[in-house]
Amino acid sequence: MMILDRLKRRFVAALVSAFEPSGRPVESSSGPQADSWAAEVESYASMVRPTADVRFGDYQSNCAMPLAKRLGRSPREVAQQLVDALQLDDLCHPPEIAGPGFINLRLKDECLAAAVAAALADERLGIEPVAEPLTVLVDYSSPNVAKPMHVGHIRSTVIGDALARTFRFLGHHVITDNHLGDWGTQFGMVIYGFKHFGDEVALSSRPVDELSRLYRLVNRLIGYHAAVQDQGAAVMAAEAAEQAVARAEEVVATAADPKSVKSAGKDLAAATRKRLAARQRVDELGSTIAAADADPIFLDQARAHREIAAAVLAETAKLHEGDAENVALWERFLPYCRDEIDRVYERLGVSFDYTLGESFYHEMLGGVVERLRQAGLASDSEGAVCVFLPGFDSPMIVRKKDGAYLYATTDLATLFYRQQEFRPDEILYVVDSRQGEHFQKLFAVAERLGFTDARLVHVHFGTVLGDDGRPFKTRSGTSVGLESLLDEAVAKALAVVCDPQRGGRVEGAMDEPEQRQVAESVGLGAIKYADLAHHRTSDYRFDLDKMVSLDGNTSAYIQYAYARARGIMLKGDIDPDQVARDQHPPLLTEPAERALAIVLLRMGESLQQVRADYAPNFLVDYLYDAAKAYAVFNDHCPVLKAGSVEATRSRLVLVALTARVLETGLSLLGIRVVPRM
RNA sequence: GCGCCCAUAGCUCAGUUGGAUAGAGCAGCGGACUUCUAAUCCGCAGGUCGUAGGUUCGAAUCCUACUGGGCGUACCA
Repeated sequence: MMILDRLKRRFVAALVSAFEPSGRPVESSSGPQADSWAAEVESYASMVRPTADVRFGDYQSNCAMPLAKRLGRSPREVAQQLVDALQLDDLCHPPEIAGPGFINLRLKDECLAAAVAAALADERLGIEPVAEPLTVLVDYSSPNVAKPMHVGHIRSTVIGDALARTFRFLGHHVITDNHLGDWGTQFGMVIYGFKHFGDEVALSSRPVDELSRLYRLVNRLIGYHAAVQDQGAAVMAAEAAEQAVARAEEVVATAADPKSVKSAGKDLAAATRKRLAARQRVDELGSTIAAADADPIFLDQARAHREIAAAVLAETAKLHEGDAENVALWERFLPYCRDEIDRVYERLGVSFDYTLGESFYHEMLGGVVERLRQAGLASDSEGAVCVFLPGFDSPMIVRKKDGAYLYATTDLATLFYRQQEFRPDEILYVVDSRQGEHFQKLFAVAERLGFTDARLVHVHFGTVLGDDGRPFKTRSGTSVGLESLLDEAVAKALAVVCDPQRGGRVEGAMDEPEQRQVAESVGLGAIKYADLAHHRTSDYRFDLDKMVSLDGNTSAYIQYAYARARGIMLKGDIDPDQVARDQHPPLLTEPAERALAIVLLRMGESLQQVRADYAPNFLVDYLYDAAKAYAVFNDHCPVLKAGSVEATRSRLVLVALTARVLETGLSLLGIRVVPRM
């Protein structure tokens, strides 16, 4: 069992024996009061945590202060009583009480050494599976398949994959489902595009490129017409903003008392910001139109397809109604799209138990609307079928006035299906924060329909930003293709691998296939690691150079630590499995040895944090700590040249466990290791 | 207007149900390669945790107001 859990268990025992009122009648011990005391004990016991500072020992308990308040006694007195009741002799040195009532614990070296040996011998590194496994359905990645994958798909794919792997490792029954956008408006776009601009030959020879060309062309045409239509209003808005600034300036100039000066200044700042936004909008539309004007072929196409936006929606509606031609086209296009994304997933090492896209639920959508009507939730409004919910300004629209369904409808159908098919205890939607309101509505409707068995969680994440702090886009304003990004990262990693400056470091030259393999693992690892290293809810700046720079907190640092550990075992012709089987407790005489040992025993703690917050960055932080501890150990403690057989044997245990911990941890993040780099 | 998220070192970010002197990386400065891999290590410097109140023995963390930013807000997903 993990050390922290063992400590907590001892605290439970001590709390019960030291503080439970003894005179209480037996029959009340199963009543609500006893339950609440039991819950309190759990809560107090859980206040054991790693110390912030090594001077305070290895772990500390902070429960004496709140407990003292609860009992109306002095914290240090309560702490003393708790310490007297604690049975920790086998694990720790005598606890010390410090400050207002902190209880500091220092683990005995023998205990650490035994735990290290046991962890190394254990398939699961001493991390027990959860006592009560849950069925957890993870919905992630979910790209729209008619267009190329772009940088925006990284987060859902990488975070979802890491969560699924981690929860599975913890012993939960995990079901992964890629809810593809394979039935939406983007297919209407491609269908319209193919009917009017399609190239049969290109579709046969390079289907993915052709579909992508059609998507981009139709998208551009729609954007152009929208720009033309919006330009007048945008210019007027910009003029209005201009006047507002002028008025605000006047108010500032004539403001008399300090209070109105301040408020006028605020108004002016706000007006100036609005003016900037309005000008940018005009510029944007202007450059869209200017680009079209400079492109006579495009302009002809645009003139010939003035109603393209409506026509695309009509094609989509026809597809949904079962129009033979459109369905045939969809059936023809879809496999190409699937091949395309499968190639990316294979490269990323991501796989799914199910890939049930939106099209899978199409037949059920009418039933969903009917069910909502019968439940009295849905009503007609402005030609659409809507669910109005208290607390929301806008309704959840489940059927458009043209008869087409929306993703709200599909998401409800998906929820019904999953409930019936998988009986999950938890469903995680690893989706962009911007869809927060959609999920709030979805969950509210689910609750009103009586779907309360599964815990529904929107595992939201922030936006990937460029170095200008705005959503990551190319200079021309389109989103950055995912594959070119991966290629770029791998190329940068390859440059380092092949760097002649460090050619002599690795024993035995790498041949080209090995170099490429290392670069692939390091390059892809860099992108995944950088994403997972940030807390999922924050936006982060995508900086490829930093990710692949290989300095500091990067995947390469962890991978390198692993490779060094492997290198030692390789050099010494050591079989790691044999080291594990020996179950030899290491000597922990050097500070670097002890520090490494204790961090190696803490991976389970980080996994529990990942689980509690659905946040893989806790595991990333942990692995970085572990790799740092190993780097220090590596510098201070020679292994093969330790000077004695005993010392070498002892340190090999730490080296072998380091390699296992880093490899396992990285694998839970979906990052591969290489034996040398 | 309403709703959600955010504000921590020059930059990018962590900070575990409120805990001891707020951490890391990068950038900067100074050291360590006849080495089990220097893709490394050691040291120095850098902070009124947006502002003002409140709750508490204790607040970056919880509450309120304010300031500044991002996103969403009726038929895209």
